Amino acid sequence: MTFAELFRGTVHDVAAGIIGWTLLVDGVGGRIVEVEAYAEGDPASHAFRGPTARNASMFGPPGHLYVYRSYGIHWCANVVCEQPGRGAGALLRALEPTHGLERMRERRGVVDERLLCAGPGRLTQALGVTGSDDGADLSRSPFELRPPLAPVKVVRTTRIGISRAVEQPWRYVEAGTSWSSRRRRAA
DNA sequence: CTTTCGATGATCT
DNA sequence: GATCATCGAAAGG
Repeated sequence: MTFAELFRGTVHDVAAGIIGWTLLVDGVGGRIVEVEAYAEGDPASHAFRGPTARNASMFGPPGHLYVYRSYGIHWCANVVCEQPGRGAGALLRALEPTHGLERMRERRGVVDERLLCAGPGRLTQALGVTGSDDGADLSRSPFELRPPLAPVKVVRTTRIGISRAVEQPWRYVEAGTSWSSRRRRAA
């Protein structure tokens, strides 16, 4: 599958299909093992109430980033999905670190590999993604998105850390991975 | 092991 | 003024 083919589908197609792809920023990163879909018409989505200054990039072209400040402290990154105007995206929640482990340890200030990219805020810190990357095109340097070499099995659960539409099983995790942000029962 | 809570600031009501 | 798509440290069992 190619980058263009990946982003042809719905936000759920992309969320499921992007699991196992390797995301690199300046050569640092790993395999995507956990994302959450935020769909058009989804009350939990930042895009639910329409375009604003913050969420503008969610309404832009697919395959670009939507980066926002979380709890005034952390950065969280979404991959924009579907056609411009729909406001759909997939929140990057965890990577299996594969490239540039030392660089990630420096940025994170932790030694434990398990804590490098397990969580949306940790992941962006490890990769050096900030608000200045909001709107950036993942198909261009310094970003790289490489497809998996073998088929990946994906399971769905409910999403984490939200208070609305909590019952929707729109969290996508690689089956059997030990690199997800949290363990949670399948939906 | 699990649960609670403070940090910290933009965004929205 | 309230609410956060979080994290990490502290407190409780």
